[in-house]
Amino acid sequence: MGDVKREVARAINLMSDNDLRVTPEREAVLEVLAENIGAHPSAEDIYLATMERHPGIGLATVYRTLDALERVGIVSKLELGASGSRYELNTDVGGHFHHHLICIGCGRITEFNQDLLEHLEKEIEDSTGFQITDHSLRFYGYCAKCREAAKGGETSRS
Amino acid sequence: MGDVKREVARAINLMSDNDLRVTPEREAVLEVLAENIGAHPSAEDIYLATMERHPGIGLATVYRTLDALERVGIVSKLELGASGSRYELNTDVGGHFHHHLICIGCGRITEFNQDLLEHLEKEIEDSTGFQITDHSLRFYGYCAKCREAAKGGETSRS
DNA sequence: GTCTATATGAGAATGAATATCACTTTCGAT
DNA sequence: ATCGAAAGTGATATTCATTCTCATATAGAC
Repeated sequence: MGDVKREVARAINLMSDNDLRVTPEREAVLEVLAENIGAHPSAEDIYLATMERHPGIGLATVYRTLDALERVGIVSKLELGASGSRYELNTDVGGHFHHHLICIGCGRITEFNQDLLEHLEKEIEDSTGFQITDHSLRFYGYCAKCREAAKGGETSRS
Repeated sequence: MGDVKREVARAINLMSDNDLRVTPEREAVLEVLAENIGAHPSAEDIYLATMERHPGIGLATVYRTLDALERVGIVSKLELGASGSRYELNTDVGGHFHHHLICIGCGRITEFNQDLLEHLEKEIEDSTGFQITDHSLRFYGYCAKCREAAKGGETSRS
């Protein structure tokens, strides 16, 4: 789902605009990212998927590509302590104001759209002098599936 | 600032309550944590400071202690992708509803108290079926000091 | 096509965090 | 107070994600 070609073309334009060279390796990575929107793949996941499309690509190149794409805003990196980071293509639609719901049962990551933080950021800047350039809001807990799977246990909790 | 002895005593009680053994090593780590509230030290920082109080302690013990203390809620671990995690004693006062302002200039971490998320959590649980057990809200940007130091550059940004 | 800065692949290196294992200590039961 | 099983410790090896190194290859401006 989603227009893979369109997203890749858009990303390639952004690369040129930012003086990043467009190489076959980077295109392959972009295609993988565009085909996996919402999946939040790890660098390893992306590496393995890119291998099928561009055999011989090195893991280091995947990391370098993701890093370069992140620096110019084409991808977002979601840093999860241990267990490595996850990456996602910043789609045209969708905007940047989504936060993550991270299931501590199965590890699945889903998204939640919300703009509420704008107001809070202004309040923080005024009261602390801290100039905010980015934020990260995550919720940890159990997704519907994992709750289902755990049925039979205690349902209420004080 | 802050009552180190009181915080350590409180933490030790919590340890007993949670079947964690109270060892000299753990007490030393707790003292270091209580003396560094607000400093957000890394495991290495804590290790070095604890060494002065309890020479011979191993780095692994510091990690194990921090991990054990986190599991029972005595300390909070702030995971920062690379550059390792930071730790903080959960003080009696202060509560758990503070978020972090992380300066990408100097790395300093400060706090911001806010309760706004309660309402949002309920909304998410109702609309997605995701049962939230914890959350993490961080703001990245430049602290007042770093902004000061950078004076003279561009002030506005589209 | 030429040229030069940039990208790539392979594998070594890094660094935070964890595992291993023999030894020691805590703390409840006696 | 002492005993003993369970838990904790120190030293160090190990893991694993990520980055670095360096020789080679290629993109893209001219």
